[in-house]
This record gives sequence, structure tokens and C-alpha cells, in this order.
Amino acid sequence: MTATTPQPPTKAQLLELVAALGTAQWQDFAAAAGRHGLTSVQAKLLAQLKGPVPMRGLATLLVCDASNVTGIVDRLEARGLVRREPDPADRRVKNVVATDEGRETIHRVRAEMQATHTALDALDEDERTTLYGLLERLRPGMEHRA
Amino acid sequence: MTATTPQPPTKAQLLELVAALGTAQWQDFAAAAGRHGLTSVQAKLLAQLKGPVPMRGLATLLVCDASNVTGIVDRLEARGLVRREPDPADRRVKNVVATDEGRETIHRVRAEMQATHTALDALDEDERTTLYGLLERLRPGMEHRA
DNA sequence: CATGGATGCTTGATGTGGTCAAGCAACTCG
DNA sequence: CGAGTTGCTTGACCACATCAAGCATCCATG
Repeated sequence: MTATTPQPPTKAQLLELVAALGTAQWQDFAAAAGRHGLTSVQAKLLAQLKGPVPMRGLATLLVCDASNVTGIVDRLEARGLVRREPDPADRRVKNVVATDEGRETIHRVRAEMQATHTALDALDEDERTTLYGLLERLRPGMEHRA
Repeated sequence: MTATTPQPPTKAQLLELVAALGTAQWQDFAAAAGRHGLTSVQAKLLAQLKGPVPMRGLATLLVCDASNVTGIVDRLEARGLVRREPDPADRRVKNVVATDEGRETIHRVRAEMQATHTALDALDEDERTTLYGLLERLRPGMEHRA
């Protein structure tokens, strides 16, 4: 059942498969976030905070309106997972940083994505390298969206 | 450019890459749907309708509450993209079917996912076959989520 | 400088998507 | 027949998405 397949998959099939996987991983992420009382969007925002990020930057990263970020950060801040601090260089800007608890929480969420982790275990190192290489070639084209 | 890479990617890196690709594809899908006046969820529902599907089935497919489906189908029906028809075998059930316009619309949405299509063009047939095989091995583990 | 235009953030209005609890109609099975 | 189950809708409520408006601050140009 290995590659004796003379039939390469349709672009549509491949597309569908990528979509299914993306969805599955997203569900897994959302479920893990939910166990910690976070919505998936809140968790996604938290995941971006490796350092201080201005509100505007978060809007860009999340591909949404800036006014939207205000509310999400409000709720995260209310739970003490995130802090707004003034930017020393520009008083308009508020930089968002994860608190210790915030970092801890998002770390756990990632670790708890069991379905995704066990799925990846199905591949050995060579296969992962191959997959990584192929996926990386797909990425750039996805990004230059208008 | 075959496997002379001695460094296999971390699971975390691979995971992140899959997530990024899934997000990019989703954005592409949402944008295409938006151009036709549909939200991404509406388009996703429409994409499931290859035949008649009961409301309950849609809830399962979309992994959400049945009460949620009511509203989404309401809005699609108001635009004439979808119809509710009674199930001959069970009068409780309402089967949702896409209208001609609905099928046409979702078909166009798929076709307009330019970023995704051009990304896939970066791979030749062999690579697509390889990728498909690898991704398929990932899928089952993603699905048996509780 | 001074002032006009950009930029960063928040607020408010509005629509959609998500949950849950409750309700009704219809099926099923003892 | 009657009790329980299932399928769908409704209503209440919150999160998230957009847009338009507003305010503070920055910046560039005169």
C-alpha cells in the first residue's frame, strides 16, 4: 500500500485534506484552551506574546480590526494572564505582555493538544523532515495575500 | 535538495507550520467567501451539502450545537442558497439541500482561493503525492478526539 | 514653533457565531 | 397506550467581528 500509486492526488483532494487537518488541529487547540477557561481566540492571542506587542501589532497578527483586540485583551487582563504597559517611546502605544500565569497557561494548552501530538508521532524523523520541507514550500505563497 | 538535512524539525516547529498553513488557507477561504457576501461559517456549511443533510448532521459535521445550525441555515435560506425540505421517512427531520445558486456560489468560492491554489502549484506531481501520503497518515490520529 | 494630517487605542452600535436550557413535535419501544 | 428519546426551534447570554467616531499623541512641513 506504499507508493505504487500512479495517480497523483487532485489539487482539490490535497486542498481538502489540508483543510481537514487544519480544522482538526484547531478543534484540538480550542478544546485544550477551553479546559483552561479560554476561548480559542484568546489562546491564539496569548500564543503570540513572546515579548511585548503593541495592540496594533496584535491586530495585524490576528488579521482583525484593532477595536476587536481591545476586548480580547480586556478579558485576558481581567484574568491576570496579560498586562498592558505603556510604551516608553510612544505614549499612544500600549504594549501587551503575558504575565507569568499567562505564559504558564498557554504552555499548558500547547502541551495538552494530545490529538495533534499523537498524530505527529505517526511519522518518523525522516518523514517529518520531508513533510516540513514540503510544507515550507507551500507557505510563502499563502502569505502574500492582498 | 533531498534529505541531506541532518536536523529533523522539532515537533513544535512542525506543529507551528501546520497551524500557520491552516490559518492561511482559512483566511483565503474566508476572504473568498466574503467576496460573495458569505461568512466563513456559512460557506463551510454550504461546502458540506453534496446531498441532503439533516440539521443534526450539519451540527455534527461543523462540531457545534444544533441550535447554532438553525440560525446559519436561516440566513443561507434567506439568501436562497439553501432549502429546507421535509424528510419523507421522519417528519421531525428537515433536510438541508443547496439550491443551484448555492452550489454555484460555493463552487466559485473554492475556485477563488487563489493564494491556496498558487501555493499548491509550487509542488510537482511527485511531491504532491508524497505530501498527500504523509498528511493522510496524520489524519486518523486527529479524528478520534473525544 | 505651530498646525494639519497620520497613527494608536477605545467606545458604541450592530450582526453573526457559540453555548445552554426549555419547549414542542414526532418517532420508538415496552 | 404511554414513557422516554430524538430533531428542531426559541430565547437568553456572551464572545468576536466589523464599522464609524472620538481622543490623545506623534510627526512633518511651513
